[in-house]
Amino acid sequence: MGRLSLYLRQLERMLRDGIEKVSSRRLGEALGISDAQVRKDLGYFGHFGRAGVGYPVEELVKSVRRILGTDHEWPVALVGIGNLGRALVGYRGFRRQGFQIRAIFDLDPQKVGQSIEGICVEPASDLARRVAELKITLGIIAVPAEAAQAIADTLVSAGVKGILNFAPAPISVPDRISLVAVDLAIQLESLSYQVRIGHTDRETSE
Amino acid sequence: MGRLSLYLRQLERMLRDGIEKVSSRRLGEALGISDAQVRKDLGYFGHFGRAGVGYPVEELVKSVRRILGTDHEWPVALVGIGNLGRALVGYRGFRRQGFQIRAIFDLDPQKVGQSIEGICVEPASDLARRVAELKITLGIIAVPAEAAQAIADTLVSAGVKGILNFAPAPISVPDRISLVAVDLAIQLESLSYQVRIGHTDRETSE
DNA sequence: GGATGTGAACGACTTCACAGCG
DNA sequence: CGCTGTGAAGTCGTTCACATCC
Repeated sequence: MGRLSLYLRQLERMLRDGIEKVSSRRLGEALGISDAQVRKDLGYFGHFGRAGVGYPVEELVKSVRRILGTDHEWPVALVGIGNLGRALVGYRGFRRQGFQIRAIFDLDPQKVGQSIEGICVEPASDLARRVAELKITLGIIAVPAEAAQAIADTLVSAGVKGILNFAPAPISVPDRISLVAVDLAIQLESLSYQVRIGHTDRETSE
Repeated sequence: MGRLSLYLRQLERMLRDGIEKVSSRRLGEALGISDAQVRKDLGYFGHFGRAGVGYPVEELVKSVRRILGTDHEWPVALVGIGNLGRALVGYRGFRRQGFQIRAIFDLDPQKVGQSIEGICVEPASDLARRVAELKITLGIIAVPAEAAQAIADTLVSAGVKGILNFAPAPISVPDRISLVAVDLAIQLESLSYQVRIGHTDRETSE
């Protein structure tokens, strides 16, 4: 559930601000979500709150991290070091949530050997071997649309468990592999649609 | 509806491949969507198909573009020219769908004056004036979390109709303004959650 | 009183199934 | 016969409302 990540983000903010307990109402308000929704979402995973008091922020952060799987490190491989790839490597949010980019690959021999944030770019031909070697579990695809499916196949055969696809093309993977696709152009289209319709339902991609 | 953009993407691909007509079944198959769903989605906006034949690809592309609002140009302003901002400027998908980045702004005086893909970076202090001048209707926020709300407020007061927010912080805007938020870290969290659960529902962020 | 957790009511979205057209 | 368009049925997610607990 995408909302859990939003809760976690907000709870971490509250923790930094020294807030010790929070009600479903206040947590929801900060995110534009109803209090009932917040309680249902959290209630699904266990009993974290105390009636009349609310939820203990620090404890809840730990619980939500455990639910989301960000209570431990995830070794990640990035494939494709164009502009978007670079942005992803530099993105602090990944590291903060335990996602460590351990290897970078590119199809272009010109880019191989470059060092990005201290990580050496390796040739895509080594992808399968290296992913297995480094026990990498998640792969991020940031290559052009044409290459996306081939890279996905390689990542799967190398043993990753999940793929985050930024290429603007649908890729298919076996059922046992998790897949999240983010198409940036679609986000803008969705925005232009909303503007045209005037009908503003708030969306978060979670 | 996010799926419309997916249909458009696939239909454009078919058009390039010279396919002239398509059934709801085949369009859906390419995207992992049921045929009934495709018919419902398209049927909501009009009668585009012919029973026994299918949908005319070229005509349908035009219709969907009109529905999504990508049948005309959208002047866009980008605020924040870090790694992500650069990736967005270089992203071909935007231009292809009619989104033209007409101005780039940054808070950092060091970055002002640089030229990115032929566009000169302007100071954020000029944002309000320039957005109105250039009749810009959409704004993309790619600044750090702390600055996001202030930039959003400025964009709104300058008259944009929609905002695409890449900053990892929830921002609030008046009801009449459309808002789409994309938090990259949340996508990875959603992936790690799926991997942990083993439960793979396919997600597309439109 | 203030807040949680949760069944029950509600609504939105999806799939089913089929009449009807080409 | 193939395929669309669409009511009807079904499913999933959200909101309501309240018993319960601090």
